[in-house]
Amino acid sequence: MPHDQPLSRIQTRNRRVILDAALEEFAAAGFAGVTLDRIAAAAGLSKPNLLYYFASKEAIYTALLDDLLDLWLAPLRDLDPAGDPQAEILTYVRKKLALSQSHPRESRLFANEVLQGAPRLGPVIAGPLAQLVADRAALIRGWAEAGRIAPVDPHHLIFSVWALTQHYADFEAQVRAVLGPAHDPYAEAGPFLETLYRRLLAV
Amino acid sequence: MPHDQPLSRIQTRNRRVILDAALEEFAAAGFAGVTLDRIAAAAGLSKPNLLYYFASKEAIYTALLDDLLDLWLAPLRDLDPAGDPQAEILTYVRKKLALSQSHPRESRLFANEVLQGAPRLGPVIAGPLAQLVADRAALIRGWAEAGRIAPVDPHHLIFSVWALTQHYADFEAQVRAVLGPAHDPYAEAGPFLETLYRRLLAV
DNA sequence: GTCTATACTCTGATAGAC
DNA sequence: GTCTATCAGAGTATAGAC
Repeated sequence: MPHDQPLSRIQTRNRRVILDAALEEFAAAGFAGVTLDRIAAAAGLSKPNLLYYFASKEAIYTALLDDLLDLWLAPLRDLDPAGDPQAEILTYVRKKLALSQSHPRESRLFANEVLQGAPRLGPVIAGPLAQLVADRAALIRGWAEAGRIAPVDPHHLIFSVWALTQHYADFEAQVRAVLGPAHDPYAEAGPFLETLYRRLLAV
Repeated sequence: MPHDQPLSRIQTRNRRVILDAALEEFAAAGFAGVTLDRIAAAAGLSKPNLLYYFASKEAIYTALLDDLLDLWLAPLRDLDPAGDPQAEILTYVRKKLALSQSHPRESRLFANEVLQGAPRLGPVIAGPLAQLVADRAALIRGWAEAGRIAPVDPHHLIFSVWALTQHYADFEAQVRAVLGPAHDPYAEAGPFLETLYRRLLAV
């Protein structure tokens, strides 16, 4: 796409189709494990046509990452300083788990990127993401110091929410294989995590 | 290596050097992201020589995976039915976290594999691994029913240990970027996880 | 056991017709 | 905007000398 004009309807639609197909592929195989042929086939376009919409494979990948962060951090951003601390954190956990269930491909894309040292997302993580976490950690620390939740390391509390919720998307293959087909991972994870954080934070 | 003879000293050594170099590369870039050239360079061998020791890139990768599982599951296997339930689980968490710290490459290799749907490890996960988890879950359930730990879903308790400990290896790039250079992730994670599981399991 | 040279395939990207 | 044809480079693996 050589020009910077506003996108036509067909352009918007094709870009969306390409990104959706690419998300599927990149999440399943990582950046290097995906070929333009596969993305093109999944999107129902020819390879040169794909490259008419995005300059390169890299450009498709970074477009996906760019779209990801806002969605990914929204639940943490939503923590309300004026709300009830325990309820706020439980709501955060619930939203984050729901995000794993509704957007597992995004979760795996993100996991792939960080696992490989965040070569493309590094600056964003060290910048805006770290900034948001610092801000929210301060909020949580305040709640703990006021005795409204049990004392807890706020940074590692946030890490625990990421780890526990994203695990169900990122390690889905393992979770399902271990639990067997009779279990519904997310239906069980909800109550488990609710119990865990209630007991962790109870004053 | 065409023959099935016992390995000479030099063969044993070169196989080890190759596997060590390959672990580094595969953990960092995933199966598809690694070239034989990179592994050969890291191992200090020529590419054809590499292929003298392993039939293919695939063979190197699966050799690594084969070596992985015993190490990975040892702490869970160590759970002692005769021990104190809370102490046993806390010891498990401690060992698993220590494993993340001492073997982050193995953790990331495993994460990469499962993230991509466990194409090669699938049968092992659905078989021996699931069997071990079922066994240990029964043990933990017994402890809970006897009132020796608080009521908790044993499968998801085990998942939580995996998620919380492996997170520090798999998402190390993010953890370090968020905490900044002044923090020591593992030194902080130990007490945090200890507190978390004490509160979760206290009767 | 180890190397140089090379065969062959796949893949990202471009040219140019329509 | 989309396609066919194609190039250049990278990558796995093998042949064969030493």
